Amino acid sequence: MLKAERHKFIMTKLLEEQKVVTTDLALALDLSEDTIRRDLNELDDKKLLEKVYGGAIQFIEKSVDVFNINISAEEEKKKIVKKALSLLHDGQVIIMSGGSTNLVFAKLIPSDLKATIYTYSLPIAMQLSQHPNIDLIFIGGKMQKKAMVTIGMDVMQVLSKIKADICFLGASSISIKQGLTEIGYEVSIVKKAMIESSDRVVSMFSSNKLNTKMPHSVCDLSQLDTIVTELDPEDLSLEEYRKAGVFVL
Amino acid sequence: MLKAERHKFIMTKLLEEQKVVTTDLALALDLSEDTIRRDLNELDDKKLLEKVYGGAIQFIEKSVDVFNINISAEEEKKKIVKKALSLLHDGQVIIMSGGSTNLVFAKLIPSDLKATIYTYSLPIAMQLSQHPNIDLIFIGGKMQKKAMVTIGMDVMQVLSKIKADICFLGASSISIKQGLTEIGYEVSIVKKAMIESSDRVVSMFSSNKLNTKMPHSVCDLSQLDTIVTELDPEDLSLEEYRKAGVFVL
DNA sequence: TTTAAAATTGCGTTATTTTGCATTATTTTA
DNA sequence: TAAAATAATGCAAAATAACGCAATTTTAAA
Repeated sequence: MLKAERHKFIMTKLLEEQKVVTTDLALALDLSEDTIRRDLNELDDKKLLEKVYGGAIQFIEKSVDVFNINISAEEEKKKIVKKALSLLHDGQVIIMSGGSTNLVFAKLIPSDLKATIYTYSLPIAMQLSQHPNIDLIFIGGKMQKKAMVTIGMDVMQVLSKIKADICFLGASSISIKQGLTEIGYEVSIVKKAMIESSDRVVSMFSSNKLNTKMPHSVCDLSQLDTIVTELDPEDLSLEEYRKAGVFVL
Repeated sequence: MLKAERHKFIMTKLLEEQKVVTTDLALALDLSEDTIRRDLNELDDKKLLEKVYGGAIQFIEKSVDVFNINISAEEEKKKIVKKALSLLHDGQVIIMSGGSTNLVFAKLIPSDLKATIYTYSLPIAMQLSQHPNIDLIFIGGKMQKKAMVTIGMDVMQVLSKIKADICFLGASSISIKQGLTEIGYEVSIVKKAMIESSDRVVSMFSSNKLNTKMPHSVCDLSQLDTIVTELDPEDLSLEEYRKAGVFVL
């Protein structure tokens, strides 16, 4: 058995059982404990696991690297955004706002899609800069550093001049009465402009955003063409939205 | 048996069994282990498999984490940029171009500095978005995805309208005769504009950039106010630059 | 077709990696 | 605090790999 195989075996077992025990592995693989320890040390060095007394446990990342954007519930978000991939077509002009759901979406855009994407979000732009066939345009302006998006006059001006086929709009909060709402005034203004510049507006978010509201209005439901959540479109909690004329994907 | 056939055989076996062992292959194909090793090395070079001690395993594409920017020789670069920190003062308006040396610089900007920074580089902006007291303005435009910077008319227009106290300009190549030069035409144009918009121009780079040149001119030495390398300012290889009137830090 | 250059292959030699064991240190447990 | 379990270290044997070289085959050019 090759060492590389062993490492794979160890990692698989670790994933299945959340931990591995040195003596068990030695027995299972018919090797000395020394060898297992050396393996665990190597994997630890590579930050693939964390060696502890008696074995190893799963690695938990704890770096505070700016560039290391932590997406909570990434798997659920993947489920959501995959539904929206069908809305993408070659030749489209697309506007993307920020937010972690949109970031997951950006990751999953097929590498053969040829389109033009405007964005004002640094992480989204970073992600899309890896895409081989996207024409990427960053909407410059003053940075709202916390959200890592641009805001202000310059942004508005660029948006006023473009016409996109579709806009993927991140959502902080959505409710039947208030529609889309935002916590920050400036971002709400910019999102308004994004909607104005797009033929079609799609918003993707987890169902826990449903029926919540924030201080600043972005638009009401009638201005949204499509919403996407992890729920089945027929789900009861979405019924009111469907009745309001929003297409639920 | 042709080499190409052998390679196909190896790849097929690898696909079937998830691994191949050098000695087994040598036996099966009736060839020396040396030849098999050479085959495996070639296939490894082509990224068709991953050679390991004793054989080879399937190639797993390491998910290129966009957000994980690898800075080569980071320690050396830290040494360089620390010298330039003394050029920073509260209230300055600063332009920063891209490049890994500038990125290291951005990381080390003291957290109590109050200044306004314009940049056209995504990684630099990501880094500076963590800074509590910097007013950050991103210069938008079409993305040059490889360098993760914006280029084109929009960038030029923004630059034409601002006046900065100091510009930190990354350098691809520098020589006595040609001055600063760039590999890409568009970036060279933008850098020209950055220089125009700044009272003072500082360039930081490793000494291995000295006396090299690229196709597109940015400026000649007379337009640079200060250069910073890891070398002692009195170093002989910098003498010509000092004579040309550049301040060497 | 002939000839020179380039690529391929195996062998001997040397270098590197892997592994288990003995020994010594460290951590855990009772 | 002592005993037991686990780890680290140095070492040597075995396996594997790399290197230089020469013989052979293939390819390309004349």
